[in-house]
Amino acid sequence: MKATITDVAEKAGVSMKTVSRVLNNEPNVAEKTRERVQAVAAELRYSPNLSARGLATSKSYLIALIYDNVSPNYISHIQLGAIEACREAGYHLVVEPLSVRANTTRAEKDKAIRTVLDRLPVDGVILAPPLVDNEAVLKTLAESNVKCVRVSPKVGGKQDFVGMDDVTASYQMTQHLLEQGHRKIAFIRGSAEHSASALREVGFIKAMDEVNTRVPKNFFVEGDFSFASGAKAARTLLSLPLSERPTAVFASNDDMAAAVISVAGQMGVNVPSDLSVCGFDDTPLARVIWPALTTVKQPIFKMGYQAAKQLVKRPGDGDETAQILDFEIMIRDSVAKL
Amino acid sequence: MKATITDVAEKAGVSMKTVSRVLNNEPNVAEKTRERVQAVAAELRYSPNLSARGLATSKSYLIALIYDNVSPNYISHIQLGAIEACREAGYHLVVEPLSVRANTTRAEKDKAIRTVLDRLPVDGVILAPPLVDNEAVLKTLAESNVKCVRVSPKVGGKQDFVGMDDVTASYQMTQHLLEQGHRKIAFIRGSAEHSASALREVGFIKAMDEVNTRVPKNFFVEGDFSFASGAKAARTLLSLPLSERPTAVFASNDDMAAAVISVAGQMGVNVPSDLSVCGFDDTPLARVIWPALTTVKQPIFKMGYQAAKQLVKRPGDGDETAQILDFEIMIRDSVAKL
DNA sequence: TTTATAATTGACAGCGCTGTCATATATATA
DNA sequence: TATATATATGACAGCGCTGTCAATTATAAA
Repeated sequence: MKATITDVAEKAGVSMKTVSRVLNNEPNVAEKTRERVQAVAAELRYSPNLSARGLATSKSYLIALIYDNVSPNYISHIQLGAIEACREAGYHLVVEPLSVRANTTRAEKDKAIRTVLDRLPVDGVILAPPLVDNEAVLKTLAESNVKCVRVSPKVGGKQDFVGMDDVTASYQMTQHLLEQGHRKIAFIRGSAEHSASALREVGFIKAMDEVNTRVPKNFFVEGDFSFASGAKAARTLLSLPLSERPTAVFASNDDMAAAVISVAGQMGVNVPSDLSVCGFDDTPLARVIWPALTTVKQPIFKMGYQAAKQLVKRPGDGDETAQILDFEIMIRDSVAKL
Repeated sequence: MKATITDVAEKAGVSMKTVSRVLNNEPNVAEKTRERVQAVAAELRYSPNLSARGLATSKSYLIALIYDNVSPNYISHIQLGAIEACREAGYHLVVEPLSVRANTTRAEKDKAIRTVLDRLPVDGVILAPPLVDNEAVLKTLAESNVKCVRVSPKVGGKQDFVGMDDVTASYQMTQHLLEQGHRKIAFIRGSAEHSASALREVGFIKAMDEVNTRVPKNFFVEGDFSFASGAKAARTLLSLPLSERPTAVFASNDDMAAAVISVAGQMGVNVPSDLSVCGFDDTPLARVIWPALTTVKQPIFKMGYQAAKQLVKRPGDGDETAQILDFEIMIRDSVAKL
């Protein structure tokens, strides 16, 4: 049978309450008592029952990760990071995708989020993009007043968030292209739903402006972060007469960049000698394709970690409400000197 | 404030217990009463507090997904499937990767699993490969006697599991290669840690035996499911004198298959005209590379769904202990007729 | 109609923990 | 030494729910 706090108390010759104090690192326990209780607890392999504790404290020691429609890779790293922080604080992570299947309706999503909030007294919610900028979700969340940390939101707002500087990252990536001598650079946009899309475009434009290079309108191509949209964009760009074609393509994420490389291959355009390509995210895909993709490495794991950390920390552990984490430009083989 | 069961009881003019009966679909409630209670509950947007319920029933309405080192894509689909089943039954899924970071030690893993089992009175555990064949984990799990469903385990054993027929899938995939006229087929093995690796090899050998084709020893190349290992294997194979080279490569998973295609590209070997390649898993990668990969589609989502379903079902809902789900051979562009 | 039986409902304890507040003990101050 | 103050500990209630069992009401059988 599982040991209870009473078992520990009896065996250690103290009251339940004292055991409770030791377990929760509360002050006002004699050092000797503390040690004895800890020893007994270890011996009995005691660990508190979360339900009971939750009922008493109206907490649950549970953090929810709410997401929707993000790439498995992205979310799994957020998740891993979040779990690490949870573990350190004795919390657990429950995952709550709003769309379980592709055709999830709006109503189902609403219900899903409400259920999470109503049933589990989760102690905090991590909201992943693009949900992070979804007004309806934000509103529901605000009403329920659970603590919430957003990952890569559009605006800082007054809510907590973790993120990275998409503008600067994109700016630096573009600079790299410029340094390699490229001037005819096309940009494949991301999904409008993701706020990062716009930011990445801003960084690109900023860098191009700085070298006084006008980017023709048809060098901005719509995309939605999917491989298919990247392929379509690539076909559009590579169908241009040779003289009007870009020498480099900056895709807003890796999937689209991979698509560009793939389409280029099919059309007999060599990457990187005939066309340089770069992406954004540094998903595993980036190293898996050939040539390996030059891209921006997002601190995804860390974002998850910090987000959860912020939720589980006891009040007074310090409380920055915004955290901008570092990115890194990963230079690999898909960009060549012109 | 959140409504409690008492609120509902008062407003409906019945006792708490009756409300409880309605909520749990227990028998012996008058139809009129049931409807009235349901109406009030809906009106008050009442939903039970999981901690309280958990304390009273010593259940938690939580299912744990325990995994380790699997590809994000694989695990995220298991996860999605499991969540769908959990939702249908009012459960939630907590995810517990044993290795949060790459360098997690054995001791940390042990501790992680023990913590999950001790603290959360999870009502069930879904075990993903390769953990599913890990004796230590299995032992810990057995000691704690939580219900456990394994995904793709080596042996059926007497424990519940869901899986697919790797042997037959691999056999059929090989047959496809044979039908295209290939006889010189190399096989890249998966990680020995995964029981599926051996099964896939068995299927391959079986198909080759049936057409009385001896596979030279050096056509079996070690791999560990990673892209890098696939690339290494590919270089080995493609360094063979032209006459001794395989005309097709069957890689035990998509990552390695992608690596073969990538290396072939670098070495000027055209896929599929000079070399046919096929994989296993049907990860998104399969459609993302060029040429699109011919591979075996695993019913991953469904495995997760069925695994969770088995855990949350009330006793008597029927209880198959083993479920073999269907796979599908996805014929795309990486295999050509010889 | 009366009695036996089934269906429906409720009172109450208690799941394992923590918060509150009272008590006991140690230490510092006068 | 007596008194004030800080430190350490425990008794007890109660978090919101469900299980048990007794009480009530409806229904069937005699």
